[in-house]
Amino acid sequence: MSKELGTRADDFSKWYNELVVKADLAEHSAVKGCMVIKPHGYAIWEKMQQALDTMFKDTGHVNAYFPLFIPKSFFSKEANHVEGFAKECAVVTHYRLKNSENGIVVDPDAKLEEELIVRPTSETIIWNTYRGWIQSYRDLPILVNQWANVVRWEMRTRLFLRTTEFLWQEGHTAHATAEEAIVETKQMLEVYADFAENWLAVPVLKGVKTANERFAGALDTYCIEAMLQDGKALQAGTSHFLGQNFAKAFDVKFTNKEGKLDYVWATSWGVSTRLMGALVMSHSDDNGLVIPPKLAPVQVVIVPIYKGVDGLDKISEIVDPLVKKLKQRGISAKYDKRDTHRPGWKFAEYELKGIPMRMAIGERDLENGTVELARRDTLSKETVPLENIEQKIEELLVDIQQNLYNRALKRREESTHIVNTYEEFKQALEKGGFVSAHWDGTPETEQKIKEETKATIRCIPLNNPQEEGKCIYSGKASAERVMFAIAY
RNA sequence: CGGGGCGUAGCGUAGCCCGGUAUCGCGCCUGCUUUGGGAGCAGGAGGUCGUCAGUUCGAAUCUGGCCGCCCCGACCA
Repeated sequence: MSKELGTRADDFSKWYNELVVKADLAEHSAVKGCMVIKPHGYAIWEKMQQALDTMFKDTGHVNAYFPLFIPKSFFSKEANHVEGFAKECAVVTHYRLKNSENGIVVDPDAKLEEELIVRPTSETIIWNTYRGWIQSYRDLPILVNQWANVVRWEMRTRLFLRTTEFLWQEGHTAHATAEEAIVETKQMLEVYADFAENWLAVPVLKGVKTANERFAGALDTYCIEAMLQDGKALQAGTSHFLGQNFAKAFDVKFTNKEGKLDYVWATSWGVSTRLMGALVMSHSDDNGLVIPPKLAPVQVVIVPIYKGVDGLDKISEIVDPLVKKLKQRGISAKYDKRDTHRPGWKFAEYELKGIPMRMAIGERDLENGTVELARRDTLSKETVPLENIEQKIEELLVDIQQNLYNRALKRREESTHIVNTYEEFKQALEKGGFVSAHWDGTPETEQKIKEETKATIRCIPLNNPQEEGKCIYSGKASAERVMFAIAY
C-alpha cells in the first residue's frame, strides 16, 4: 500500500522521516528547512502547550509577547551571546519591494538604517525591555513566559528535530538574588522533567551542561536529556542561570532593601517543537505513530461495523450516548461513522496516526452485548462486555500511558553503560545509548573525545554520586562520572 | 560549504543510455456489489515532463545555464 513504512531496524532515520510525513504530523514546505505542521501534528503540540502552560501558571508565571525583530546592535551587547548565535541569524535589511524589468526586486532605496535580526532567542530584546520595568526590589521577581516562533539558520535540518523556524516557549525571569534565580532555574528544570515523564512518557536525565555545551551567555545550563530508540540522546529542554550577564549588558539595575544599586539576576528556559521529535522517536513502532494518551488529540476512536443504514443506526443508538459518557470522564472519543471508508481502512489509518485506543462495534457485538477494544501500544485486542465500558477504557488509557513510560525507561536502562577505559567507552558507543564514564573536567579532553568518537557529554547528572576514578581519556583524577552519548 | 540523489497527473514511479508527444500503482470521479484489518468489478477524468536557452523536421529523452528540494558530512536547541 502507499502508506507502508520502512522499519526502524532497516533505516531508523528514513523510518522517522517517512513516519512524520505519512502520519500527517508535518511535511516539508516550499521553503528550505521549514516545515508545515499539519493539523494532526499541531493538535499534539497544542496538547503539550496546554499542559506546559498550566504548569508555568501554577508556578507563578505569566505570558507576554515580545517582537520577532531585534535591532542588530542589541546582539553585540553580550559578548558570549553574540558569538553563540552570530552564525545562524536571519537578517532583515530592507522594507520594500518594487517592480522592475526583472520582476519583483528589493528596492535599494528602502534599506533599513539598522538591520533587524529575526530572533533566534529573545534575551536581548527582553532585557532591553526589562530595564524599563525594574527600579526596585519591589518590582521583582518578574516571571514571564512567551510562546513564540524563532529562527536559527541551521546548515542541516530535520523535521521537528531541527528546523530553520521552530515553535517554542521561552521563559525569562528576573530576580533580586542569585540564590532566587538558581532556585527558579532548577524549579523549571523539574517542571520540564515532570512534563517529559508524566505527559510525554519519556524518561529523562536531569543534569548540568559542561562549559562546551552551555548556552551562550549563561553561567549554568541545566537540561533534560532523553534517550531515543536508536540509541541517540536528545536534549529535550534547557533551563539557564544567566547570572547578571544580561543585566550588565542592558544595564538593568535595581535598588535593593539596603538602598544599594545592584544588577538583576536572570534565568531563561525553553522547550520547543523538538519535543514532537522526541515523542515520535521514543514510542512509535514499525506500524506507525504511538501517542501517549495524555497528549493524543483523540484518545479513543470508535469504529462501527455494519451493513446498511439501519445497521449503522442501531450501533449509533449505543455509541452516541457512550461518547457523551466518555466526555464526562474527560476522555476524548471520536465516533468515525463515515461511510466513505471501510472498517479495515479506518483500523489501519488510526493505527498509523497513533490513536491510543480503538473500539470496534458490530452486529455480533450488539447481539452479545460486547465490543472489541484494541490498544495501540501493544497492538492487542480483546472482546469485552459493553456494560461499564467507559470505566474499562479509562483504566486502559492510564495503563497505556504508564506502559509507554515503563517501556521507554526499561530501554534507557538497558542502553546505559558504565565503562572505565577508553576502549570500553568506544565499544559501548557502538551499541548506542548513554555511557557513564570518568572525565577529567577539562574542555580539551571533552573536545578530543568528541572529535574521535562523535560522543559529547550530555550532562553531569544532578545528585551525581561522588566517586574517585580516572578520566577514561587522560587518566587524570576524576571525582565523578559524567554521561556521554552521541546526540541529535 | 563539500559529497550524493531527485524534479514526469494529488502522491509514488517507468521511460532518458538508443529522440517520434508519456507507463504503471495508489488516490480521485460515476455506477453496481460490498463493510469484523487498507474491498471487487466496470467505466471515466486528470500532464505547458522544474525552468530558460541551444541542437534537430521533431526533445521528457541530447547539450549548456539557472532554480528548487531531499539525503550524507562539518555547526547547533
